[in-house]
Amino acid sequence: MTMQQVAAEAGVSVSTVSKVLNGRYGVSPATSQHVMGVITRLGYEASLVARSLRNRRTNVIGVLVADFEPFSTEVLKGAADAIRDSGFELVAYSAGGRVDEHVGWERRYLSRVMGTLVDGAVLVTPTVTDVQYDGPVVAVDPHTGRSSLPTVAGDNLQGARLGVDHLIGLGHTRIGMVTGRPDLVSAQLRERGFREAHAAAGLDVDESLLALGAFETEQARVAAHRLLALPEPPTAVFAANDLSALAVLEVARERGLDVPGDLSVIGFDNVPESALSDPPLTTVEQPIRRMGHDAVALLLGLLDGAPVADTQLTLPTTLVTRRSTAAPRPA
Amino acid sequence: MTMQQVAAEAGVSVSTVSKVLNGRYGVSPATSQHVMGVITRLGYEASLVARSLRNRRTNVIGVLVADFEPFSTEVLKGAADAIRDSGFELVAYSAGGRVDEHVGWERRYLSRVMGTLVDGAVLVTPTVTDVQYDGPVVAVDPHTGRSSLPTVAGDNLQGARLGVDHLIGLGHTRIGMVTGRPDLVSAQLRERGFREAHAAAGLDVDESLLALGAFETEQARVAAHRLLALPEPPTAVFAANDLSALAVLEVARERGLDVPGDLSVIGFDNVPESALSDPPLTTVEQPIRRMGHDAVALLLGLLDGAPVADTQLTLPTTLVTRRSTAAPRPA
DNA sequence: CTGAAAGCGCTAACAG
DNA sequence: CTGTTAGCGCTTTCAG
Repeated sequence: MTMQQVAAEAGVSVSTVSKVLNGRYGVSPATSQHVMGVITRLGYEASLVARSLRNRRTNVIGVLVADFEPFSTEVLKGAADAIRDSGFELVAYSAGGRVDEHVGWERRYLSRVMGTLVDGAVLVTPTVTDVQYDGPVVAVDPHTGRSSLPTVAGDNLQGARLGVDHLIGLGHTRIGMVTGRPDLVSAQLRERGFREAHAAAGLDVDESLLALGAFETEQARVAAHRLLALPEPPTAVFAANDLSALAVLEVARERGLDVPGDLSVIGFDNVPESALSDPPLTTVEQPIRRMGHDAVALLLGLLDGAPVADTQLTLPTTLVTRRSTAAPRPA
Repeated sequence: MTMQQVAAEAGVSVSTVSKVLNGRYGVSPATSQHVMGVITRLGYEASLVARSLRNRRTNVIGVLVADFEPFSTEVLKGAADAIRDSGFELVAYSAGGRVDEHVGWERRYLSRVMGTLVDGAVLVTPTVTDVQYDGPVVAVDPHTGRSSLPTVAGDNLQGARLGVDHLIGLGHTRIGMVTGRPDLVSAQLRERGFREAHAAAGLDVDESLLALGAFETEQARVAAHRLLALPEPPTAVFAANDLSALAVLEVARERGLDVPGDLSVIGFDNVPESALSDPPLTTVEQPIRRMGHDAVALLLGLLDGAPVADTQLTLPTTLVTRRSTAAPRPA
């Protein structure tokens, strides 16, 4: 169904149809009425693509994600909250998880959709630092290195302190960590928080107790196995995100360990899924939805001509105590 | 960044760049090499929109949703599971919740994106029955009335029976229901299950105990208030989905009611959020993720030339007992 | 092997 | 008030 066909059906030219569709002046009420009728009858709707190619503004905001998983979909919910009644539409774009092909998927996505399909974009956990796109772009949980982009993130350092302090407060002294994606500031700060918490408590960090989980289930499982197979395994594990923590829980169960009896596990993010596990996961909450909301709000501001100031929003984190942590079994 | 600019930079024509980009024959290795270099150096990526307009296939699957909320994002996660390693990309499109403007957003979306932006689409809880689009389209949790589309849905009738039987088994006889969106088969079947469970137990349904929640938080809150303000209020409420159940929980708390002491509440869906409430929600689980997965798998088959048979997938539901239901307080 | 030119569906000048 | 026309960025014949 093209505008051509509508025009033919209505017995007018395409430009007339276009004018009617966009409420432009210069069409007689009669013609307008008639064309409108044909449009409705045929259920015609202008192709987003053709329109995008021609117009500068599309009134569509893009959310670019590596994959649809608990974190990115929470961001999406927040983005939806912010977009409602703004007159904008939302497109979420994912390469289907095939991101390892090249790092820098976000730059590729960006050039594919910016300027045509979308007016602006929010990048969720981008992998590269040099995404200095000229258009309006906001990053959520950004890559390490100073990107020139406005960013929104949780307070990862304080959050990690919260989590590890909780473990230490419970009496744990031998604490493992499944670390996150090394290229993200969030992961780095969480590890730093882990170390600072130890230092503050006068504890040494045993480097063999750190294992790379990379924010990925499989990788985290491998890391957990390594940690738990140690001659002197940790009595508690701080996972850099909930996905990893859930993987640790799984591995612990496979190895016949009781959580929290034999092993305490704490995550980071508080994605909704974290409450579904058995036992429910103690975790550090990060206001993900709000991060998505604020990112879009920021973007909408940018689109509205706000200066691309060096905005770096940091949202507070809190401890959510559920049942995967407890005092260590006395020796 | 356009192909023009790349061509200029490389000192060749746009058609040559296009050929190189798409690996077409008829370019000398030297030229190809050189152009490739320029492309990489400039970080050029072809505009999705321009390419879509010209090509028949885009290798992109669309998921069309009314809004990004817990249900649709679960479907999205499942869709992502199915798309991985298929070579397709995923675009989720939402009008930003402004769906009440017109019913039939899905038909409008469809004509906007089908044939250009996406090769096929998954419709999540469409509002109209006559979405007989000729292209490859699959509906998840479809509208009432026999649509000619392949559909994927949970076993709503059995699920509702499960939920209400649980309440009755606990000893409740005065059970309210916050009903769903009347135009969806899912909502109708859940109500039918509610009635059948009563009949099977020899209980009468008090019609004043049914209130329209429409799968919406606000509407569900109103419904809950009406139900709980009744002279003889129900001792248990079956909500047509978790969103509504969560609203009931909220209202109960506002009215000073203890759940499950004064009121048992059961939901439907088991979205991850349902475990986060206080108390955690007892609910009927529907394999939403799998529904998204299967819908995309179906679509991929269609795209691959499978016949558009009258496929109606129905996935089983199960009861998830958490802490929002208990026996009624003895009178 | 390379480039010029047409056209995908639409909008915006510009003529009539 | 209406229609003709020139592109938006790209792919694809078709000549050179």
